[in-house]
Amino acid sequence: MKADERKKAILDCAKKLFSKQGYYETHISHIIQEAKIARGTVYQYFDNKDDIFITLVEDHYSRWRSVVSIEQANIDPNSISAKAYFQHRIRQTLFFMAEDSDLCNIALRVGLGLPEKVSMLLDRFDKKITSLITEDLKMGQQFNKVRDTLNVEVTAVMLTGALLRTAYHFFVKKKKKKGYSKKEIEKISDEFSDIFMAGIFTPKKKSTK
Amino acid sequence: MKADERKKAILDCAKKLFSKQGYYETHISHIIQEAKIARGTVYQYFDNKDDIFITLVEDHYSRWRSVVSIEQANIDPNSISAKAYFQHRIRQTLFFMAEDSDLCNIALRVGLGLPEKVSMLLDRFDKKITSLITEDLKMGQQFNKVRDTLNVEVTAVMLTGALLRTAYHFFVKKKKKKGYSKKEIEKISDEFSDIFMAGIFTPKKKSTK
Amino acid sequence: MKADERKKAILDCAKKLFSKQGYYETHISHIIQEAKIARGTVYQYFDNKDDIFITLVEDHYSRWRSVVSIEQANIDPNSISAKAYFQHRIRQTLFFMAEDSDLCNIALRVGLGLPEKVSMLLDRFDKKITSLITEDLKMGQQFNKVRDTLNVEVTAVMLTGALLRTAYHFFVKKKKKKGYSKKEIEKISDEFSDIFMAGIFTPKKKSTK
Amino acid sequence: MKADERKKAILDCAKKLFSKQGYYETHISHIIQEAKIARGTVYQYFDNKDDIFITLVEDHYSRWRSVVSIEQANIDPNSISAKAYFQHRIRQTLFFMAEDSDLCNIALRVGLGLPEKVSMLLDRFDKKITSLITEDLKMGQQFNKVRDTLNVEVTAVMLTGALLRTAYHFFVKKKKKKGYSKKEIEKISDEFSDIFMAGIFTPKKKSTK
DNA sequence: TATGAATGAGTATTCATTCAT
DNA sequence: GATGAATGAATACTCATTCAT
Repeated sequence: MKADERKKAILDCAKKLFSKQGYYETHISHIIQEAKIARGTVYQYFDNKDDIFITLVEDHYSRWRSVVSIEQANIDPNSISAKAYFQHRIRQTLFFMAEDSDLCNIALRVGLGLPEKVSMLLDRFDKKITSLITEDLKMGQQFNKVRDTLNVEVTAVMLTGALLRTAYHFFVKKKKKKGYSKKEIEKISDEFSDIFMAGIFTPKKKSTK
Repeated sequence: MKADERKKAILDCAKKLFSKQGYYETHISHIIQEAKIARGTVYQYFDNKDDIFITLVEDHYSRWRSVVSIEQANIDPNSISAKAYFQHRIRQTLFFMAEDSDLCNIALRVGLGLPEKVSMLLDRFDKKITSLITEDLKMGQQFNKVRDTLNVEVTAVMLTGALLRTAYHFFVKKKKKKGYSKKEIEKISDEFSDIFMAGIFTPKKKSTK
Repeated sequence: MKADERKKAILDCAKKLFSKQGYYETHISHIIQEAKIARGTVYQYFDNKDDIFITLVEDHYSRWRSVVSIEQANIDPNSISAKAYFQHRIRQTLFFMAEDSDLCNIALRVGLGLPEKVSMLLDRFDKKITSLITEDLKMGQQFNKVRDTLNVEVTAVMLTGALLRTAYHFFVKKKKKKGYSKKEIEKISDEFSDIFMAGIFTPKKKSTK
Repeated sequence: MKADERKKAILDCAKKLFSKQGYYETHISHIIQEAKIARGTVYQYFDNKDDIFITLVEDHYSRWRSVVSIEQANIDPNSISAKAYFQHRIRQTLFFMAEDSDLCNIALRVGLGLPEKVSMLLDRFDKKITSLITEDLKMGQQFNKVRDTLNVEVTAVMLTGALLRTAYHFFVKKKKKKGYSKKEIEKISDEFSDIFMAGIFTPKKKSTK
């Protein structure tokens, strides 16, 4: 199927470019250069630039859906422990994303085509958060306040992601006209802290007290 | 100071627009319309569009730095428990972000000016992750496998953020030429799971008191 | 003859489309869709788009020539009255045009593929002229200044056509560098009026018989 | 008013070009070259190419409306003979069109931007009609069947215009599904002939017989 | 200093034509 | 002959930036 191959070739090149340069900084001329085809050929397979991008993401989305589906994995949710189930989900998702880092990058919308200068500036912010957390964790380990077995790198990255998204969720998406009160923010903060501090699962009975 | 006021007015309008429409979909004409000034005036205070954006983010960054700085808070790291210290950090960060949701949005780069259609499509992906996690957590609570006291909303949001960023960190930023092996991904997954499952801190020695 | 049939099929489809949408808004893709043939096939029978259009018009022209030719009609110009001769010409021409309205439309170049919006705007102009004339003629009939037997519709249409073409002939085709003087235009106007007046208006009573 | 002057300059250049080359063959680049302005300047004054064209025609239309309006000429329709009234209308219209031959050309849609080759071909058709009529008229004059005082040129042009538009009116605009019957076309033809004959031909010398 | 008209490089998209199969 | 995928020149329109007033 020559036609399908062509379409796939265009998608592959576009994916790579969208991931590297973002939506806006990726021009049709880049795609045709990368795919070594003529300008008009792109429009034989796609309606426009959006169509390429959308096809890419829709495809990614539908593949992801089938991957995370527990049924697909032939797992009986009753015969599996909560922790094992949680682990399964996390693994499946990470396996999926590891497989196609370009689409992962696109789906994460991290610096989607900002001008280089601007993009780097924004990165600094994230990096700084992560590095502050890293320092804190290491210090915590030195003083035996953070468990030695903890993988500092993973934790710092996770905390950064969790923190930023929590902020985004409440302060951007669920933004209140009058803003959040000190109380409310403290409540969110404490719940955030609790989860990391105590973990998610019901503590084994043993001796709670 | 008339000049400073002008500059601030431009920044304020730009911030609002950049947050709402993103970098690319925010045009100089939008900014001058919002700020009720002439086209040329913008260039009296800023070199170009990038300069406005950068000023905005740099300012945000430096304010954030001073906020999270432990020194500023007059806290002695020795006289404070690890948990309290962690809580303090989280609170400070969330307080800071709650204060300026526009800049929070910009700094998070969530949908930075993608065309509406495209932006919505990408949102679907995140929402689906969060909603799947939410369902799982609720089910876990029903079966008494997830602790009742857990705030499901916050947890789902945090997990989504943590998961996406972990994927991004390893599979995009620290991307390996040959990709990650099954073993490596499992290791990352397990560390991720561990943190949420067990929490971050050294378990109290059975009988704390 | 398979080949001739194909060629005719292409011409027929093209004619219909050129008439409906005009030259520019009729694309090769429309023609092949209508004719249910492949893109390349068109170029087996015609050099290019122009060639199709030209073939169409040339054919129309040569058919028209034979129709209006008095010889063809076996009419002896000496044995026929001037009026009958005139009538014959008019009839022949109208019969010919009635037979192929698509080509009639193309040959008249009325809105040859202008964008819909633009085309409608231009139509308004013609329509207004015709409707003004119609009103005048009806009023004239009420006041018994225009003969009752006059077909107002035909007259209005004819006058519009005659007027516009006269203007075009003198002011566009035979345009003078310095323009036409008031005198000259009045002369043209009067000759125009003369021709119609004697035919349109109620003959002075005097001796009708 | 500098801005108005610019707008007018663009309109003037566009008018000239639209008239000469038609809508489709007139490109923005031609207009800016003619007006000696930058590409973007056009879009400061007009939304797009259509807008220029439409502005031109609308303006023409409204000016024409005021010119043909009898009220504007301070003419009392009651105190004027039907013939004088008719003459006035014709004169006003021709004066108006003589004044702006470019707009006249555009409004008449004669070859609106067809490729040169195609345009000339279509012209041949019109010209042939006019020349056939001219010949007939001259022959008629020789045989004393057409009055000597008749201006052959004006008459031929008028007849061509009247004929083409009559054909267009009935066979294109008022096209019937089943086509016009022989009878119907003869009726239209006869009405057409009637109008012209009474005005064109030498009146019978009272007693013909 | 403020203005806003003018600028023109840059971009997506179209569509007649070609040519290998 | 027939096909239809590939081509790429051509075109309208955008928008950050400049500069004369």
